[in-house]
Amino acid sequence: MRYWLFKSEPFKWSWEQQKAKGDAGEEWDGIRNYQARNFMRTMELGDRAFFYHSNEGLEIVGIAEVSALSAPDSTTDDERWDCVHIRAICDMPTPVTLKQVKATESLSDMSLVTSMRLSVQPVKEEEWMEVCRMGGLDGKTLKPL
DNA sequence: GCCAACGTTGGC
DNA sequence: GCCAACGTTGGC
Repeated sequence: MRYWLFKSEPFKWSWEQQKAKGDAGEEWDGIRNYQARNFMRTMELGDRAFFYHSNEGLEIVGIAEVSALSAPDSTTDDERWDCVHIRAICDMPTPVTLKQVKATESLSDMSLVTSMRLSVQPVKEEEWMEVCRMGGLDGKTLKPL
């Protein structure tokens, strides 16, 4: 299993809206960036992901998983763009802020910090565990600490 | 609302 | 294939 981070501006698509979709999940449409698309193409079912609120909030608010493999983006006829579907798994008991991530030495290589504008990004296992710990979750079981 | 960073487009 | 112009993202 691999780990990822999805960014969303909460006034466009929020964690609350994502959770409301439940197990059905939702297409992560609208990505028009090759790097982000390429990451989605490599995702597998059940890969886990942080859900991050950009612009407002600036914090990791929840955990999601890939619920459908990359397929053509239904919001465009342009064949270049694919995307996955994701579904919410659980809240981050205590959201982890960008500020906290930046202040944590072991997270200084996170794409969230180094590739600010990348909206779908890979997360290393160590980073996943650390962020979960900071948010009050066991990174493996996803049970509250 | 500003603006830095950076991805994309298009002329040459 | 270079690079200037332009558009967008996203932190502040």
